[in-house]
Amino acid sequence: MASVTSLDVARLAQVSQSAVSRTFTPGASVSDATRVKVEEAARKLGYRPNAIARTLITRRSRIIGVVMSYLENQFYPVVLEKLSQRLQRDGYHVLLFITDSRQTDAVLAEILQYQVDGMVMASTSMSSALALRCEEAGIPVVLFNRVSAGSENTSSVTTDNYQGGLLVGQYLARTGHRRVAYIAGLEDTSTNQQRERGLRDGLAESGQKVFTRAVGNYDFEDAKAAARSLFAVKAAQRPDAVFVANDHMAIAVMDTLRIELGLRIPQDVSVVGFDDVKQASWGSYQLSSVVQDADAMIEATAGLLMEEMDGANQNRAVVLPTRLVLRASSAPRTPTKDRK
Amino acid sequence: MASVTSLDVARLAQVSQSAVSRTFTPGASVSDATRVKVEEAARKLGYRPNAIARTLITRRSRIIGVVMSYLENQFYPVVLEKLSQRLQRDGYHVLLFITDSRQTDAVLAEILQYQVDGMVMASTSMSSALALRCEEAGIPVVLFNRVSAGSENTSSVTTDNYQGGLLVGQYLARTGHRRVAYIAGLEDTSTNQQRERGLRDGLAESGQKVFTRAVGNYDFEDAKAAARSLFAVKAAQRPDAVFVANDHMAIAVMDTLRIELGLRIPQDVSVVGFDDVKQASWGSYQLSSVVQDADAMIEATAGLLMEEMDGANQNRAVVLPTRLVLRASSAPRTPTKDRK
DNA sequence: TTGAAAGCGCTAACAG
DNA sequence: CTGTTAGCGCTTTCAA
Repeated sequence: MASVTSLDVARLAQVSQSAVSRTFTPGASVSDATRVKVEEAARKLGYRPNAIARTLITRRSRIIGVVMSYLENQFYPVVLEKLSQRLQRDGYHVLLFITDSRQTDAVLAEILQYQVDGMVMASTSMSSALALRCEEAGIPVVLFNRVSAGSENTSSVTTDNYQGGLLVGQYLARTGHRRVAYIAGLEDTSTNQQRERGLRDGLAESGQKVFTRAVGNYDFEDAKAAARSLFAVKAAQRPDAVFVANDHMAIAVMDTLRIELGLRIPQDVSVVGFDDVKQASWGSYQLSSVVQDADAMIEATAGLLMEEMDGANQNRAVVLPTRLVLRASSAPRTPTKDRK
Repeated sequence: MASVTSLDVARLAQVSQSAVSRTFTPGASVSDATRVKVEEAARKLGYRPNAIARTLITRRSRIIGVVMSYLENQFYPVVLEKLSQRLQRDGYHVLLFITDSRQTDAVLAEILQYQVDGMVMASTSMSSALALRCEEAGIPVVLFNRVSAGSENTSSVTTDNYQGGLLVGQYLARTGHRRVAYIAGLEDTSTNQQRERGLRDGLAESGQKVFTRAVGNYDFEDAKAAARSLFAVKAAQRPDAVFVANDHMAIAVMDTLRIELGLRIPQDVSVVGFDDVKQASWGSYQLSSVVQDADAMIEATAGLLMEEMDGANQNRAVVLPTRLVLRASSAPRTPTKDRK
């Protein structure tokens, strides 16, 4: 309980408090003699430097605020895990905020009080205005998997969502699908908008349009409802493929199609998702999906953050390339009556 | 950027610094007049109290350190999300540490430097010695979903793992299974040991023993290998049921049984898991599982933590009751005809 | 290389 | 209710 201070150590080691500070400061100049004395005294007393006091004077907390909105979609836990480890490697720590869109304002105020050195915002539902306010406060912000709607002066790291959608549209058209449906995520997110736009353009290259469309809001249950609304129609009206805005929803869709509606995948309908989460490769789903390279995204995020914390004020938008992974949930339509 | 201080606000509002402090301290006595003046000045300057400086003097950071080992098992992200929200509700924040067992020592040192008010350890692979060191440092610790191996002077919150295993053993025996296998998690964890002991005792009530056993280490791939080793034998040697130490592995096992080994679930083999994660109820799995009530666990954890932070030093072990949820992955054996 | 002294921004007595 | 005064534990000039 005792809360041993650097002064206690100094006294025991018979040196000044500064000497103690220096031995615990990586690049400081201390003679080996004093360093040894200090280290021994510190060990003896069980001394641990107080990071809070250090922060107060150095004005660097080595804390990064991370804001996320929901961890149910497996993509985000993985990101959080990797991000945390990546930042730990550089001596930073993660102050975590889970929030739905309603509380963001209050949350942000709190996060700022902790003098975070930087922030990562992976919350899809967070208003861009907030990112701005952080920048105003002089705190580097990196938007993860989303871009700033209002202005372009916040750094961001995203997968090329447009390209991902495009690849899906091209692929589905090329493989003979003629009634391609889309199940959207949250309508007001950049990810959803770009994925859909990509799909549309990809299909357009073959003169097709999106056949039908429903909204799943990146939510499991909403996605099921969307699947029902799209597929509970007579066979001729039924899509022969569906691109779902993320894997989390795509899995809900697959379950609904197979179990509730008795459809076979891919024979009756091809399903393609986005993210390539672990579960997409699970045996029961084998979901074709657009890959988001979480490692690369994390690396870019950490890199941007470090640069900005070093003073570089370059607000860059990193857009990572992507690719389509094909699995058993999608297959070419039998070419008999289609051009091929 | 400017870092507005309470002194700046005080000057603008023409009051003392203490007045500013008091208006930002919930239960302090300030007249409405000064409060208004201060609030206006604060707003004008964009002032935010510095939580770090406050921590230094109040010696309460309102930060809780949360240590987890891996978020791949969906149970943990959900816990993290709920825990974070629960603590936020009481004005606490989560400093997150993801760690594998090797780095725990270093990690712990860092966490302590941040003067956390308390800690939650949900890392299954963390040595109990570390929890002890925190207690020594006077920091309340609650072990989540694990118990202290060495000593009993650390609080913990667990599901009744023994009871869970017992229920499964009784159920499988009662429903006519005669060759019940077990796939273990990490052998040295309390969760695994108690679940297995429960299973054994539950089967013993009907004069049965565990038929075969393999180790999955709570790992997806290891679980697949375990399933292969247990089931790639001739039919007469094959288990007619398998209890898997958690759902994360159980899903891997189901995929392996069905796809690699061509077995039908539950006709050829019943599968039961533990945790009742979201995915257990997914249509493709319909996994029978022992429920861990995450909400109750979180509530108990937060409760213990708050009590201990208020000075109560009662090291209690909360053990929550559990129940078995039956889904389509398990079914009674029909005594005569269904022996493939 | 070392120590003395001066704060970082805030809160907590203590008078008034 | 309000202001004054002293620090919280640390780092950092600045001399020595």
